Amino acid sequence: MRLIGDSDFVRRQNRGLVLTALRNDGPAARTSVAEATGLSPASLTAITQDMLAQNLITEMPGTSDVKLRGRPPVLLGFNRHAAHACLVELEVGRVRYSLVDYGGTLVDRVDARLDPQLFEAADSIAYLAEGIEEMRRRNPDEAVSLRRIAISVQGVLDRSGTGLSWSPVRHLAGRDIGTALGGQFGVPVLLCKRGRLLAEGTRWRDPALRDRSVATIFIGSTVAMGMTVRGQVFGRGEEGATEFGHMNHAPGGALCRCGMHGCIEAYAADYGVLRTAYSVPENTPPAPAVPAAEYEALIQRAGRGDRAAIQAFRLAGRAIGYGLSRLLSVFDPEAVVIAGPGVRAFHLMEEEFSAALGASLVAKVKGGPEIRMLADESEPIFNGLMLHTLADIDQADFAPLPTVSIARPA
Amino acid sequence: MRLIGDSDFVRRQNRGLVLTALRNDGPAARTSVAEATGLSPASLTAITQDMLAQNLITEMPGTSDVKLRGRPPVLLGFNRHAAHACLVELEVGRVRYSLVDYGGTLVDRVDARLDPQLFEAADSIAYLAEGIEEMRRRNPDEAVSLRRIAISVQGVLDRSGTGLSWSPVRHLAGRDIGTALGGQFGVPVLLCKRGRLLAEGTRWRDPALRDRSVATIFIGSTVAMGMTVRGQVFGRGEEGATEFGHMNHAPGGALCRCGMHGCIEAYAADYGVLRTAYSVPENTPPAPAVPAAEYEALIQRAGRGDRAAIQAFRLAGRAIGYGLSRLLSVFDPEAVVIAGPGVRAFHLMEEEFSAALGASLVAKVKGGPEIRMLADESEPIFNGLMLHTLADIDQADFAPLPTVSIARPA
DNA sequence: ATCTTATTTTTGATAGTCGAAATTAATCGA
DNA sequence: TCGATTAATTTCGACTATCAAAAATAAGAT
Repeated sequence: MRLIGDSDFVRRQNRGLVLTALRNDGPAARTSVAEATGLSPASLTAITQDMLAQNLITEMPGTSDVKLRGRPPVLLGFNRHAAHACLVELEVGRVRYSLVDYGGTLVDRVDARLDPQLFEAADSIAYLAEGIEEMRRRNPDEAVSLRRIAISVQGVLDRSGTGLSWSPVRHLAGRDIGTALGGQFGVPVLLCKRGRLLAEGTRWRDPALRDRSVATIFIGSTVAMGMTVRGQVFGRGEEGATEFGHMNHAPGGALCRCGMHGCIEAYAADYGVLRTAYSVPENTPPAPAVPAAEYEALIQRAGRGDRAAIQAFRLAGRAIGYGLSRLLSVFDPEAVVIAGPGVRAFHLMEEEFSAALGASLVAKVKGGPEIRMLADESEPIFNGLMLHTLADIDQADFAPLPTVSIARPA
Repeated sequence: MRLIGDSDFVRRQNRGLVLTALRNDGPAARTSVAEATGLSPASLTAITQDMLAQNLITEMPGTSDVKLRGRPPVLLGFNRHAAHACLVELEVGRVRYSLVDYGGTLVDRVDARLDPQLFEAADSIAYLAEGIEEMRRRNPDEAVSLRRIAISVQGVLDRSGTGLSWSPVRHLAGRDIGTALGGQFGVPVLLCKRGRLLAEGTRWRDPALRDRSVATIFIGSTVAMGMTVRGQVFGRGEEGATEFGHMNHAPGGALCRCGMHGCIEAYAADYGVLRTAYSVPENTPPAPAVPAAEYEALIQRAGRGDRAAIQAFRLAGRAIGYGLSRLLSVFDPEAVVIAGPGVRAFHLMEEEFSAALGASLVAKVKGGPEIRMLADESEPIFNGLMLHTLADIDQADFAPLPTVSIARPA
């Protein structure tokens, strides 16, 4: 629904624009922000005056490296103490808690293994709450300005977006995680799909892809995808299923971790490739987790010419290629980014992948999207989660602040 | 890219809101529009004053049917003479030109058959230009306020959106239709995909679906789809391929009209069903057009228990079901509307359709979207085209008008 | 004729933007 | 060292939207 244009709206819009510019381009002078946003210098004075008074941003005098003639620019940066967010990355076998400040600096981090059977006995919400509480205990100063809890999850979100309908993490689905944790800690809780965060992270990492339409495909222990439509992450609402990995590839095909048959994942995730390579019957229930070394070893074997290994990766490439071809018939991005451990095996999949793409009318007629590899898989999910959460604080909490209100400094 | 908030922007936004409200709810009093938009009565006075001065809208005194106490409302409606649009529906074998006024009233219409071989010899752009010119000649008064030419097309739009990369209408692709006609007639030309118009028309027809996320699937001489995301038609930009009918269903499968193998259309469009029913080899090039009666006769045959006919519709249901299941793994609408001649055959497809949907993780876990039939196929494409075009004039031409400028009356 | 009621307009305050002019804070050059 | 130059920022006044509240309007009801 479109909003009414009034002074409130104008302020929100323009403050949001300024915060976004600072978020994207790091500390910057008023002039640069004016140029980036299109606002007049006069407006920038007014807007930043408010934000300074509210302690959202700080002037960083003497930090500019340019030494030209004229009055030196005064760089503006986020006030790191203005807010904090607790980020939780929840995966099969692993959970990581990070505390970041409003400037995007990592304050504290705890890594933990996650026993796959744990939630059969233990209460998943209580377990997560304890982890978050631990972060608060360890950082009492920062805890007072906690504004968000954001959790990266795998699986299918429910319609309300506060719980999971299904997840590869066993016994996690079915609980209203968001509402429970939100009530307990008194801050909004964001559940974010890993695939979508990947899209956000990629967009952040590569400025050339900002403002474009991009699909990012993750190949690894799962197959996931996220899309951006002209720079906006697609599927914030309930319409964004983006269960690309569980798109059907072959009716009645190989058994997937999700219990269905023939999903792309069942052929192209690590467990699927290994199952094919070792000639395990394709209806054998998948292993809960595959050690990274084992997947790596299979790539090596294929590199040495092992027929079964090569064939397994070809099948994976075919599954992903047909999946992408089907995606393209509905959504036609300018570029496709491939990320995750699978990138190192992509040369083994490429031939079948391209052949499958070529069987698609859209790819044939339009020439197909540009395919890029994102070898550096370092932390796109963490970065995406952080960026998403901080941007949410920017727009939802700080952009609407009327002039009078003052954010508490730490 | 987000726009700057300034008085210009506010005016555009609120004028757009008012025009949209009038477009959706027909002639309405200032009070009702104020309520519908959320604007204050004072603002409505100001905004409508400008619009009246610009001759965009007119007061329709004495038209209100309510006879309550108090000052009677003055209904506001569009000034029909403020603008006109020439709408062209181009299909295999048929072309129709309609002239509509700003109020959405049909002024004139010409129907013509289209020889499938015509564009092998004749120039397609010149042919269309002649049809449009004819409409102008027949309606000289209206022609002076022509503001748009909008063409409903089938096929794949090129990246610029002004031409087709591929079309089932032979020899239509490859020309820059939009730019050529736009230059010739001096007005913007909109190329609109039929599938997408269907989405727009459906949304307009059923107010309950407005503001929701809906996929509309057309089954008939083609298989097409359009989506709305929270009331917004998806894929205005170059990212919207929506070639649902040419999504691959079975690798290396039946030959499609587009030249590829295994498209959904090749199983579920009228020609595909007929081919299966008559046991024609699935690699036989499809007939250019199927008479409506022939498709209807096949439905009758299946109704009488003819095995081959029943099996053909089952295959079609399976193709559409798997296609939708694949779509759902990327985009999860609240409702799916099925439209077109195929609705009458849907009961024959339903079993396989549902079975295929059930094989999808998202549908299984979330319960699947609500499926509706739109039996009344009367004119959703014409309505969608008209609505889309008039809304475009509203927002692009008339919402931005500054107070001073005056629209010419006819 | 007067009262009541619903719609619409008028009035005055407010909160944003912007352009142009003024101010500020640095380097450059003599 | 001091004025000239330059670029960043602030100040000022005009403008254009909104909104709330009060006033005006146009009917039916009594």
